[in-house]
Amino acid sequence: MPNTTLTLKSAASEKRNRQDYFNIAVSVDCVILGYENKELKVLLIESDLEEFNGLNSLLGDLVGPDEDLDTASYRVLKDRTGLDDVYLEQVQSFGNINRHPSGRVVTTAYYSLLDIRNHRLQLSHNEVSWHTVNDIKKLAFDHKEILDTCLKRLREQVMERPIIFNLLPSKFSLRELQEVYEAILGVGLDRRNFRKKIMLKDWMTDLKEMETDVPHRPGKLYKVNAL
Amino acid sequence: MPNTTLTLKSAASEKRNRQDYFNIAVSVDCVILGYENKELKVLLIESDLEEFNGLNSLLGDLVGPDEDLDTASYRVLKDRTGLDDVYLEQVQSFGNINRHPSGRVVTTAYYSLLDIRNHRLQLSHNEVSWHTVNDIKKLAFDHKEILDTCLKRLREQVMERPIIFNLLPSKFSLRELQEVYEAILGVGLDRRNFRKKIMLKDWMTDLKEMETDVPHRPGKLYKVNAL
DNA sequence: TTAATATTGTGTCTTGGATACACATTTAGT
DNA sequence: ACTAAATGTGTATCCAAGACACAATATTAA
Repeated sequence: MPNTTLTLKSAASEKRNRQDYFNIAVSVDCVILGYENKELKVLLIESDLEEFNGLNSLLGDLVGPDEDLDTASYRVLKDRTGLDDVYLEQVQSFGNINRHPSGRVVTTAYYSLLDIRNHRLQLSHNEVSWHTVNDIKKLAFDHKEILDTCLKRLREQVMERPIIFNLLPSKFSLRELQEVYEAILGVGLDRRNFRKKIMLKDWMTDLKEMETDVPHRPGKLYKVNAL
Repeated sequence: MPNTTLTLKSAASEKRNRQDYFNIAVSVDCVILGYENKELKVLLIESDLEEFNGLNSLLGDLVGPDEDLDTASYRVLKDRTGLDDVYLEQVQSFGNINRHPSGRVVTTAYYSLLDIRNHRLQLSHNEVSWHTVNDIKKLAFDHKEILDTCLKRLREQVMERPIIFNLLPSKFSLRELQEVYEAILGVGLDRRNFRKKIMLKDWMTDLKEMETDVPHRPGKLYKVNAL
């Protein structure tokens, strides 16, 4: 890093020296979401801090000096899931003074959407596991607040932009798609109205294939357009 | 700060020592917006870095070790405008490696809305001044990108939540309100439809007073509900 | 005082999206 | 062949959005 002084001026900066300002660590935390068994799930790891004995936390890491924030969260995702082509979006930063018991850490939260079924294997070698979002009462640090904030953002965006398809396999039926929406939004949806509305958005293409291995009349399969 | 080691585990963190991680500074930048003369304006200061000779930048400062992010942006606002009861909202963080020429600085952007007419005086003692948002082509650092991101967020939120009233005096006419919407959204609005839509939201109360000093038929004055 | 100017305040029609709602069809399983 | 389970489809109603015109009110200037 260059030796140039930082030249922002304020009452606060005049009173403090350079070391004070570089005494804050920067991290990213990823709310990695998947869908399985009609439930929205999030990838968590058991916290290894005594302060949070037994509690789970989101997956995150400190940001290295040569990493962008986005690069750091992609790295976390890659390390934890083996995936590098996953949807990832910055949500908000959390910087309360006492949010980390080991020191001052400002974190930037991302949410990520992936298809659990494609990636179950890569997780088996560590302590990371999927948890049903609705069952989560408490997490380490301020991670419950981060989770809730990310879920709120996801709910706001899920009808606006074609992001939900990241949670599904490349071929899916309208029933599966509707179930994912219902899991995220926490409401039941009318099937006919749902189909009308979703078709209007021009997000999907009819694959002219049918479901197999369902114990009932099979539905048509679709794929997302130009994800 | 306690001496406890940070215990996040990853390929990256194992290779680096503690000092590396605390070699990133954290700042906030405020997009302070006002409305005057049918134009949206933003408060800027001339950059004092040689690299950005002549360019303006947003108002920001490094975050102190004992400050929350929100606290730091309130401080910036208070220092620059003298105000401490201003609407302020976090938008997004920007952390590209080379965004600050003097070192690694991750910044969190906020936007703020205030009534220019109430607060013009406090600015006169420093190099800070108002600039028409639409005229801004280039700013120091990545501040143009930050400005654009904040404006986008503002446009998304302005019909959803009653925040626009922060830009107006406590008594205002529907014409003034519509003009602010038009300035923010960059479009003309039909007067009758606008009134119907805004009245439906139940954000305002009729003060039973009339405009004065207008060279035409005066309109009714309103105030915002429970801001 | 009168006329010109500028802006307020108001209602209807049309269109499109959101919602409520029911039945015949198709496949697998027995 | 019968049952179970889910697919695929259309209409009527409600509500919000958008297009659109005219009379009333205050100021200003002649």
